[in-house]
Amino acid sequence: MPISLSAARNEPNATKGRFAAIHAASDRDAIAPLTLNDHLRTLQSHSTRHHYRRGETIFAEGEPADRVYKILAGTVRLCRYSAGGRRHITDFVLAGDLIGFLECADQPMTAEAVEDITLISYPRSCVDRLVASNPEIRTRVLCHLSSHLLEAQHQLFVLGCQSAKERLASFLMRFADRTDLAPGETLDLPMGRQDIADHLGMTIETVCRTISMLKNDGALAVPSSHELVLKDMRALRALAVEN
Amino acid sequence: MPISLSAARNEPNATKGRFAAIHAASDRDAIAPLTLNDHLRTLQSHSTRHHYRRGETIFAEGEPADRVYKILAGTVRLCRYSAGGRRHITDFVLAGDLIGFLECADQPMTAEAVEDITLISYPRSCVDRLVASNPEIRTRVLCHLSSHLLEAQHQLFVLGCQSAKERLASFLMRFADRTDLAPGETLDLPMGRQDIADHLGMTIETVCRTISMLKNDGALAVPSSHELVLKDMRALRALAVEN
DNA sequence: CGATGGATTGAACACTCTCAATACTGGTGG
DNA sequence: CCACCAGTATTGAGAGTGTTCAATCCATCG
Repeated sequence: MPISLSAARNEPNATKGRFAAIHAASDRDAIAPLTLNDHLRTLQSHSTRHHYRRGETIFAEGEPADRVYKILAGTVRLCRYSAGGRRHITDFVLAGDLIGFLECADQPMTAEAVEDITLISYPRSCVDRLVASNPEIRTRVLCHLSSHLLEAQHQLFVLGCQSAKERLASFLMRFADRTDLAPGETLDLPMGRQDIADHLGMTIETVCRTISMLKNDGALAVPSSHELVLKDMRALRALAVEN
Repeated sequence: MPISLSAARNEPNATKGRFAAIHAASDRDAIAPLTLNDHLRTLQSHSTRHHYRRGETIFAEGEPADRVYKILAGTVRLCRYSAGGRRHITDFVLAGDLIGFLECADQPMTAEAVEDITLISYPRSCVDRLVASNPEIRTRVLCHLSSHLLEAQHQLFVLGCQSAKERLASFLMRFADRTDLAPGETLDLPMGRQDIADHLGMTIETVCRTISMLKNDGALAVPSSHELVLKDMRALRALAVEN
C-alpha cells in the first residue's frame, strides 16, 4: 500500500504552484502573466457592481447561469439543497475568486452571502466572446476548471475517508492556505459553525466539540468564535493529511 | 427552501443525453457537432492500444500525465491513496469514457483495472494540438470538464449528507443510468464490494449489510454478487434523491 | 477437491448524531 | 449605559448508525 510521495499534490497551494509555472512559461513578453481575473478587467464597461447583505441569495439553483461573478469583498457559500431540506455547502468563495465558468445553462447550486459582500459581474456572453478570442485565456479557463475539479476530488477524499477531527483540520489548513495566513496570525473565519458543519458533512455540535478538542490538545486557540489561532500547524497539517 | 426542479441536471444521463443528441446528428455536417470521442479518432495514427489484467495499474499518482486514455472495454477505478493507506475511489470509468483531460502535469490519482480491460491512448501533445485547432473541440473539452465537476459536486452531497442506504441507492441509480440499463434488466456490477465501499466512504461490511437490507425490502434481487436486479426503481430513486 | 480470495453475517464497540439545556454575543431599545 | 432579546455557540447525556473484529459461507480455479 505505497504511494505517499504525492500527498502534497492535492493541497491547494500545490495547484497554485503549478499555475505559477504555467504562467512563467506562457508569457515571454511579461514576467507577470495575466490571470483570468486580469483578463476579465477588460470587460469593465460591461460589468455591474452589487452589494449583498449577510444571508442574502446572490443566485439560486435553477436560475439561468448567464453571468460570471467576481467576489471583491466578503465570503460566499455555494450550496445545494435537497428536497428534504438537507443542505450541503459545496465550497466557500473568497474575495478575489470567480464564479460562473461552468459550462451549464442553469445554476447548479445556490450562492448566498456569508457576510456582507461586494461583487462585480459580467454577462456570460461577453466572457464567452473574450475567451473565444484568446488562446491564452482559454488555457486559463481550462486551468480554472481543472483546479476546481481537483479540489472537489480532494474534498471527496476528506468526506469519504476522514474523521471529524481530520476533516476540521483539513478545512482549517485549506482555509489558512487560501487566505495566505502567516504563521502565528489569527485566522478569521467568516462563516458560522453551521456552515462549517454543512460543508464537512457533520453536525454543528460535532464541529463545536471538535474545535474544543483541538483547543484542549493545544493545537488551537479560540479568541472568539470567528477567530482561531493555529498554534500547532504541524499537528493540524498531520491531521489533515492523516496518518 | 425548495428547489427540486433541477435535480436531474446533475444526473449523468442528463449530460449523456445531450451528447447523445449531438452525436445522433453528427453524420451530417455543421448542424452536427462531433463528440470528443469522435474527434479523438482523427488521431488514430498516433494511438496505442493496450490490455490490462484485473488489478493492474494503468498509471499511478505522481507519474507524468502525458496521455489521454479511452476505455474500450472493461471498467477502471480512479483512486487516491493516503499516506496511512486509506483509499478513496474517486470514480469508476466505464467503456467509452475518457481519462486525461485535466490540466495537470502529473497524474492526480491512480488508475487501476477493475477487470480485464482494453484501452486506447493518445499522446497529450497531439490531443492538445487537436484541441487548439478547433473551437468546436474546445467547447467539448469545457463541457467534459464541467460535467465531471458537476458529478464530483453531486458526489460531495452524497458523501456529506446521505446515509449508507441512500448512498448505495445513489450509486446504483447512477450506475444504472450510465450503463443505460433497461427496466427489469440485470445490472452488472464489475467492481467488488470493497471498491464500492471505498467509493462511498463506508466499510465493506456496511455495503454488504446495506445490500441485504435492500434485498429484504424487496428493492433488489441479488442473483450473484456481481449482478443486481433493481426490482423497485421507484424506491431506489427516492432513496437516492432522499426525502 | 482442497485452497484462496471475496462476500456475508454476528456481536460488541465507538464515533457521531439527536435532543436538550445553558452560555454567549451583538444589536436594540429603554 | 444597561437590560433585554434573538441568534449563535457550547456542553451534556443518551441513542443510533456504522465500524471493528471475528467467524462462516461461497465461488472460482488450479
